[in-house]
Amino acid sequence: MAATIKDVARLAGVSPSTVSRVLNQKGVISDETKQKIASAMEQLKYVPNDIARSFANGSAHAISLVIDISDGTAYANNFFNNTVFGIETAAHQNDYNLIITNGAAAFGGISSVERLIAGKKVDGVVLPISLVTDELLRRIEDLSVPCVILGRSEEVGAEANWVDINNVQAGRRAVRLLLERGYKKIAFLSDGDGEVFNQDRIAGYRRELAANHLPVPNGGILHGLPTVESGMDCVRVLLQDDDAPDAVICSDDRLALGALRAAHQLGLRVPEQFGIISCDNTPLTELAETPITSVDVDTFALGVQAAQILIEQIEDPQTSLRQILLSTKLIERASTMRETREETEAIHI
Amino acid sequence: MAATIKDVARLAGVSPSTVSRVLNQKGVISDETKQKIASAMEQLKYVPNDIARSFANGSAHAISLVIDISDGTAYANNFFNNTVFGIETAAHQNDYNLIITNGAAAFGGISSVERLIAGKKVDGVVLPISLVTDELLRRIEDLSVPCVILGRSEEVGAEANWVDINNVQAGRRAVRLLLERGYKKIAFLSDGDGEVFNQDRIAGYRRELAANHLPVPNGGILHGLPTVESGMDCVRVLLQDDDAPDAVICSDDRLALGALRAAHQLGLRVPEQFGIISCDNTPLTELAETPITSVDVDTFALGVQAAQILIEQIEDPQTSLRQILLSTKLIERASTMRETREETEAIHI
DNA sequence: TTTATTTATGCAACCGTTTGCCTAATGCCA
DNA sequence: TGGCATTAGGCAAACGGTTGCATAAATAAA
Repeated sequence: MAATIKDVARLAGVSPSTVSRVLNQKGVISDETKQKIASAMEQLKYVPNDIARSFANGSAHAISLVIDISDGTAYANNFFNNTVFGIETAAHQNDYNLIITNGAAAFGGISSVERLIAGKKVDGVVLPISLVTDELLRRIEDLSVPCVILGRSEEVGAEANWVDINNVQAGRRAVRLLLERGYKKIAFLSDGDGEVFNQDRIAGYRRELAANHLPVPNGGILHGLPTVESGMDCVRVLLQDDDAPDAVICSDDRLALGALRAAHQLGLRVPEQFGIISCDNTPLTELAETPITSVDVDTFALGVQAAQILIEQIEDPQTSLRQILLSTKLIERASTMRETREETEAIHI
Repeated sequence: MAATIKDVARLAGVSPSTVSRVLNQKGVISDETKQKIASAMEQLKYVPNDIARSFANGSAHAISLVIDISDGTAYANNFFNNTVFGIETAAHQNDYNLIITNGAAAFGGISSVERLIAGKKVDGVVLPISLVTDELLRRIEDLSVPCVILGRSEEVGAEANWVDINNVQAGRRAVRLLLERGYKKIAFLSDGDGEVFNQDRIAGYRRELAANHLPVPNGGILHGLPTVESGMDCVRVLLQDDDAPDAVICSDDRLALGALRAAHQLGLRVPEQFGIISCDNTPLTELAETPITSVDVDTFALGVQAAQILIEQIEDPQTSLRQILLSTKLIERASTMRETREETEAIHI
């Protein structure tokens, strides 16, 4: 049997409360007593029973990350990994454990998340936006544990804690890089429609064009699917035009790969005649036939931030809601690395 | 404040023990009493305090997955995701929670895994082979909680529970497919050296060749790195030979991609003149210029198995150790899909 | 010296469930 | 109708900590 606080107390010749106090650094304890207790703990190889602790002070010192197994995005790329690692790292630093639970699963009448909270096993939850519903948010609120959302939606706005990627900025940066490289007419291929992250990127794209006094090309924003085929189709359509775009920003790596291949098929050289930027920076872009410039997101940091603001809220429920936008980084690769000479020439015409 | 079992008892006019008994389906309780208790629970929206429960019966009903943040493999591909999802799913089905913890992290003197176990927060652990040391295994043994390893090493052998991929079978199957497609001389590109999974694949490769009375080609087993460049280099070397291989099995998707590109550069048509099989089935193979045939592993099932045998051991510590090898599946794509006609021709010569 | 204050520690209740043991009520048989 | 099983449920201790309150010893102030 493992040693308990009482065993330690007995061996050290003090009371359990004293041991507890040195363990938690509460109250004033003489150095001598501390010494005796320390050596007793040492001798008995004492490790506190964290369950008993959680029970006594009513908090599990754990947070939960709810996962969406049905979410193909998380499933297929490594967004999930790094975010989990980030959350775990930050949680650990604050002495919290991380419990993973499936958002879809239910436990008799109530969802497993609610059970986890109501059962006092966790003090807070981080929730991917794909699982957020008003209903769920309200229930969590009722159980009065804090919550932070990964990503955001229009509805959530400033009514919740969230961390998200600054997609507007990403869109602007992509446009800016293409303009710097001398591309004149930039299209945008989106892998979806209504999602906030796509809307944001498109907004950034529009804004940066506007800031440079450039119009959004006619039919320059296409909505496709996250597949190579869709990327090829879109680019074929784009390039039918006489005055076709000479660069494209894709909101998905498969789209971008399709764009690259369609351009090659149509005999365009990338990057010389056609520039491509993608958004997810999976290995697909780095290892494409022509490596593709991509927006990179530090998903580890995303997780760290999420866990940190969650724990802040747990430790001080008065803390006001927080929303955090993470900057992105543009990793330039061959697909946009052309000499800007062409630009100069073009201007001369 | 949340309702406790005492509140329920009071409202139902029974004692807490009776409520506990219906909750745990122990002892004999009349239907009438059950009814009263059920409606009291309903009315009070009672949810058991799982921490108090764990405390009372000395088991957290949780397992831990130890992760290796430094492991580039897990970090970069989606092996990790699916395995976690599988573990979570199986754990949940058995009413266990899943706690993720970083294998490298430490908590004062002891590692976070040990703390989790000694602190009674988990009843068992699943451990990636990359983190396994004799030392760690011994310590876990001392704490007398069961453990299952993801993957295996020579040292571990039959001395522990593990689930692993049947890499020998994968190697054999890859060879068999290539032979069926009429390839005559098959090389093997490994992305490493000593790892058991590479050794196994190579063993399978050798065995299947032997079973077909074929020799391992001279210099037919190359050890490279998990990069596209290394794949290109290896294939260039291989193809210098007059009597060069006409197919290659790669133990990594980047190697395979490199192989594909080198073949193209050297003017070989894939699959007609050169066949390629890879082993990880990441999107890289599916979306390569020529989609690459790949060994697919059901990492979700791997997680499920791991969790299941772990929980078996937890619930019945007498259960003997178990080792499970999971079958792989060969997903055939363009890189090997050639008419076997060529084979016939070749035979006619 | 006496009294007030500070410092260091002990006592015991409490957190919410579980469970071994005991008892009251019911049913059965002789 | 008394005695013995059986059934249904209550009592109270236990799980391992934490913490408010009380107190003894040591020190400072009067």
